This record gives sequence, C-alpha cells and structure tokens, in this order.
Amino acid sequence: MVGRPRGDVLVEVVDPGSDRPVFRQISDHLRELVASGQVGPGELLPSESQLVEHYGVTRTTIRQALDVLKAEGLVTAEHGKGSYVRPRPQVRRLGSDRFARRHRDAGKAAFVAEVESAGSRPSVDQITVTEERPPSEIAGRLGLAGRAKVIVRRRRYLIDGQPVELATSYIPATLGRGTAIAEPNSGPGGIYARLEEQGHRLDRFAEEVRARMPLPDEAQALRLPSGVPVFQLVRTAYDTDGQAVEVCDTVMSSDVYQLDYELPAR
Amino acid sequence: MVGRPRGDVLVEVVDPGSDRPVFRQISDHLRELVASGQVGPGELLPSESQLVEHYGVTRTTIRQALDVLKAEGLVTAEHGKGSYVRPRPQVRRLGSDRFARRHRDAGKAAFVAEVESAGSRPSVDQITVTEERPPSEIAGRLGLAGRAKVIVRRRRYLIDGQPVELATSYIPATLGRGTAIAEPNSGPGGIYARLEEQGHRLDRFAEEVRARMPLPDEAQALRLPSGVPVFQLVRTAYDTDGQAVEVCDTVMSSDVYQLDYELPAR
DNA sequence: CAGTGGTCTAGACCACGCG
DNA sequence: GCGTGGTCTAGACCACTGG
Repeated sequence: MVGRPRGDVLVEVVDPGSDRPVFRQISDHLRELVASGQVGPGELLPSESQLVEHYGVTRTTIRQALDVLKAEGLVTAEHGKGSYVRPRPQVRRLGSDRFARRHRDAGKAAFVAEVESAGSRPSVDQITVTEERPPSEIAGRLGLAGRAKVIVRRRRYLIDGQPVELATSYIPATLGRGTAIAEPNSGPGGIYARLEEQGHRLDRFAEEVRARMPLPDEAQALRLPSGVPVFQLVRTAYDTDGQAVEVCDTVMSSDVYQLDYELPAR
Repeated sequence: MVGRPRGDVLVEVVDPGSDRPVFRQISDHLRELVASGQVGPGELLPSESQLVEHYGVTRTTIRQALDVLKAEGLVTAEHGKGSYVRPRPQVRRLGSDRFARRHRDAGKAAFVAEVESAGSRPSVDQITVTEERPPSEIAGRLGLAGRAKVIVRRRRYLIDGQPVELATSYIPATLGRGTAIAEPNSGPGGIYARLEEQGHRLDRFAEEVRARMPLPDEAQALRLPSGVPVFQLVRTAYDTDGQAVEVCDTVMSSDVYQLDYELPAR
C-alpha cells in the first residue's frame, strides 16, 4: 500500500463536554480526513496507539471510532499492518443487453464474454449440480406444482482470481434431466444455449434487484470486508411461449458492480 | 413489540479453547436462534446482563457479539428497552414501467401514484430548489459544457410518514429557468409533464443502480438502523431527439425497495 | 525484534423507558 | 426505582507483519 501520513494530519481534539459521544467526534474527524483527501484510498490511517496519544482517550474508545468507519465501508483494518482507507475497485457495469442473443451466439456464457472484453481473466469454480425440490419462491416463479423437482446449478464467478459473484440456477428437471444442463460443464454458450436447442427460444428476462448485508458465509465466499453490502438478483428467463424456463439467484459484491437498465417512457 | 422469550432459548455454551473467538461463537449462536425462529422478528433477545450470566463472559464481549448482528442488519437495539430482531418492512416493488406516460397522464407524479395505489399515504418534504453549477458526473450525463448551470431540486419522500427516499434532480437551466420547474411546486404531473409541455417529449430513461452503506447524514434523514444499505439510482431522462433533459440522483432505503426490470433476450 | 491490530477482563457512570 | 442499552476507563495477553 502506501506509507503512513505525517503526524500533522491530526489537529482537532475532542470536547468531552459535548453531547456528541467522544468516539463519534473522533470518527467524524477521521471521516473528514478521508473526505478532504488528507488520507487517500489505500493509505494508512494513524495507528491506534497514535490515536490514543493524540486524542487522550483509551484504546477501546479509539477502536469504537474505527468500528464506525469499518461499518460504513470506509476503512478496513489489516492485522499487523494498520487501518487503510479502503480503495474502491474498478466498477464493472452490467448492461441490460447482457443476455441478448448476439452475445450468446459467440458460444460463450455471458459472464466470460463480458469479462474478457474488458481485458480481464474470468473464471468459475465451486460448481455443483444437484437435483432438489426447490424453495417455494423459486417453484412459484417457475410455475411448478408442489413436489416437482429442479436441477440446481451452483457456482462462484471470479475476475482475475477475485471472487465477485455467487450464483444458483434452478431449471425444471423436466427440461434439464438427461441433458448437459445436468452436467457440471453445460457446454458452449451455457445453459441458455442448451435450452434453445431444445426448442425453448428465449424471449425475455425479469430481473428483481435487492440489496442487503451479506450473510457470514457469503462474506467469506466473496472475501468481502465489513461495510460492503451485496446485490441480490433474482432473474427469471421466459421462452417465447411465456413459460419460465430458468430462475437464477445471484449474490454479487456491490462495490464491484453497477447495474445499468433501460426504462421505457412509452 | 413482543415479550422477551423464556430463558430456555439459550442452551449452548462457548468453548474458550476454540480457534473461533468467543464473541463470534456467541453471535453465531444468537444468529442461529433467529434463523431457527426461536426468536422471531420484532421479538426481544435476552438482555445483555442475561447473556453475560449465561455465557460467563463480560459485558464487553457480549456487546461485541451483538455489534456483529447489528452490522448484519439482523438486530437493532433500543435504548432502555432491549435488542430486537429487526422486523422486515413491507417490500415495495418498483417496476420498470413506473415512468410510463400512462402514469404521468393522470396528473400525478410517479411516486404519489404508486404509493396511493398501494393504499398508503405518500408525502414529500424538505423541498429545496436552487440554481447551481453541477458536479462533473452530472454535467457529463446532461451533455453540458463546462460552466453551464442547472436547476437543482432536492426533496425527501415519505410513506405513511416514514422517510424512504432522498432525491436530487438536475435540469439544464436553459430548460427550467422561468418555468414551474424552478418553483418548489412543479405543478400537476411533476417536472416531466412540464418538460413535455415545452416540447421535450420523453423517450426513454437510463437507470444506473449501485448499493453502498449510507453516509451518516443519509442514515439520519432516512432513519436507517445500522446494517441497512442504500440503493443509489442515477436516472437520466432522454427526449425523442436523444437529448438528456434531466438527471435524477436518488438514495433509497434498501429494505423498503425491490427494483424490477425487464431485460430483452432479443 | 518492535509495532500493529484482535480479543477479553472488570469495573464505572450515564441516559432512556416504563411502571 | 429499576432494568435496559450507551459510553468510557485501564489494563492484559495474543497473533500477525515486517525488517
């Protein structure tokens, strides 16, 4: 990263008589240090012991102030090194045309095509394929009756070795069983190509977007520092008969992605 | 809210010899209590002193465990009352047709029409209108030259008195000056109706979606508990000549909203 | 090795909510 | 008044990083 800034970045001092708690005064001050550019992305904040010295409070109070900034996603601490202003990774824009047929026709899955065209190295790991009874929200979106089974494909996507996305696809077993859809390697163009080969010509996708904090296992799988939310996207693919043929539930690191959509003004 | 659960919800005990820190073992345990439904939404967790007693650790450690759950958005504490499992508010779905002309023609702004049709009471406050030089990202989206000014309209949206959304609209001053667009009350149908009256027939919107933790002033204005991220939407409106006529930058509470979009499969 | 952040103890005093 | 969470002190020991 970068060196620690010179001592003179710390000038203000706390007012113990104020209504605002001391740790908030300190986190406000440190936040201002970052906002004003006195400590830039990737740079170290003063160490906890330096802050203790400067503000004249105990280390517990300093850590409370830093916890505020960690929860805001502004700062991440590295054991043995220090607390860094979190650098913002390159944003990747996901366009609303990313599942258009012209991308599929190249024989590549959407993710691979997209990342390669941006000059990075895509990869996929932790692929599992099972047959299960789906959760009810999924069964509902697929228009399935109570006990119908689905093929469940789980995988993790990485860009230049950095995990960015966890995805789970659900395909009615009646469509996927006995085809490459039920194999870990679904073949060129991915499962959408397989579905179209079976005569399910894709017509449109409905995408539902939410944001939330990650569950602990999601944070681990995506290597998310604290203070970084995730997008949760649930995308349903419809064929030209209006039948839902796949639901894909995706959890993505929110600081890597921006989602771009077009809305009609009609 | 609801009563505190009977004491027997706490059964497991920490293993001080484990690699996993004690406070994580405790937060894992409490999370499991919630996931399994033993403590439901809106219900109280055991008090800190009860947890101290049960786990045989100090209050600092208990609070550290609770801080984990607060950062995850799972729990919110209320001073003098206790720590509650955070109830999930009713989700509002924003459809991709929400700016279609058929909604505008009713003479209502999109927000008001939408909320009323869901049977709730919409309101808008903190309206300010100024004329400023826009930030460069905004000027870029509007296709404006360096020193051109814009009308800036800021406001806060509420549903049943609960703030849900902060919005800032930027309209080129050449379009808005001297019209109702530069007045706090922009008239029936809102600023889109005014722009169309001036001959700028709206054609499409481009919407860019990000998620992040709120800044402190956003958290306050939206009354967000900790652990709740926000959506940031930047929407650009284009007229039928392809000219950008407005950019709207919106910050929304992510647990009130779900965004629904349609994607073409072409 | 010295310096950093991570975990934990054992207290104290305060402000809020409610009966 | 009592129980709740909020803030703060003054320590201790540990694990990790780097020279």
